[in-house]
Amino acid sequence: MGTKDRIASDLERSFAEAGFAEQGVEALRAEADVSLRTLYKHFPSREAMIVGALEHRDATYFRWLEGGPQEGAAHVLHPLVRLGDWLGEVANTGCLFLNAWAQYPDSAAIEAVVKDHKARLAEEFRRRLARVAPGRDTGHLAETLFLLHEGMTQAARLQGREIAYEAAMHAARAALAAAEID
Amino acid sequence: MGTKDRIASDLERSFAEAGFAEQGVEALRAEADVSLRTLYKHFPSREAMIVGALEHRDATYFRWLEGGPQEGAAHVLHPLVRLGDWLGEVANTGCLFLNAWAQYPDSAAIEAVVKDHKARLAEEFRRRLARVAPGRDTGHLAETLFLLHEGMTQAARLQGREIAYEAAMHAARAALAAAEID
DNA sequence: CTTAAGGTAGAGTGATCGCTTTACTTTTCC
DNA sequence: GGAAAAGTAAAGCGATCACTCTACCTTAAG
Repeated sequence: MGTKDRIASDLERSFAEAGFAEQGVEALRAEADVSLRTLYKHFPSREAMIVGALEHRDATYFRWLEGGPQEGAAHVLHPLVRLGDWLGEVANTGCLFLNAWAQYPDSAAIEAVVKDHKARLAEEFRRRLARVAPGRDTGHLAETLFLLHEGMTQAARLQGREIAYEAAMHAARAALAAAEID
Repeated sequence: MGTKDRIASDLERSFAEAGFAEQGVEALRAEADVSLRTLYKHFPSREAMIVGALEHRDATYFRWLEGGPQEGAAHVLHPLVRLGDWLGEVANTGCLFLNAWAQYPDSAAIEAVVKDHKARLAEEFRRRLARVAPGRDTGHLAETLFLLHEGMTQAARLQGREIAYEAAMHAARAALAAAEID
């Protein structure tokens, strides 16, 4: 259904720009430009609206990571490079998923969509490392790169995007070099 | 004043255990075991209670980082080691400061105390590096270590404390080795 | 003894907010 | 053409919540 997806897109943008707390259902309704009844038809609770926005962001972000170099260290580093681009385009409010989870620590639905997204992100690094260094045990390296991804996201709002990007890339290259992946 | 500080300590614990959103003023009052009137005398708004709790946590955490090896790479890595210990002791709900900021993105007072805390943390790494490698430009390394600190905090709740700790230490050692600091 | 500072208990208030409901209109599609 | 599906507008409801206010008690200095 196209309508639901378009609303989800509006909700994602709305939450990303204004945060979760400062945003009542009436404000979300206005942003999506639908009636309250229609909004609740597609998302039967405020919690469902948040989950819908996160699911939409999940799809958006993985599409954002597609493409790039297919070999060598650059293939492995590509998601970090793209995160750097991403942080340059959006308002710098940290990670939408972690912010949502911080706000609703008791919601099983939100926790599930957050953990699922992050698990798939970690898997993305594992897959890229397996392609570049087949047959080697790169599990710990994948965890390191995932940690750098999370660190860059948080550091960007604290130290600025440029500094965070350089710091993460520096650490990532050092870790790959130590494992003799180039 | 001792009373205010004792209440701040209770507030910190309360927010750390139950999060910010799920915690009404009445619950905070009960946790601090004072009357509502007294609570509001010391912290004239809910926002002030959060700021008070964060200031208390700031002091607690920097005290936690004291001591440890005074030379070599171990001196620089010490805050990361202590963060690993910390994450083993507290309920794993991410960073109290960033959670508070996520919840009140429009509060200048909260933003200030969060940024101040993080700036001092970055400064801590700069100071330690300056001690171990005097005269050298270690600014980018300090940023990298700060980023690993933030990354470990977030990764711990997503991948587990052990994995996050190993990943961060692995990256930190690789970065220090690349700069020939041992 | 008095008095003032600072504590307790807890009811009350005004505003907000998530969500429902009523009444009506538009669109889709056989 | 007509019925069903899906949309709009907006008032209203019930609950929650931050915060205030009333009334009373305890303690310790002068």
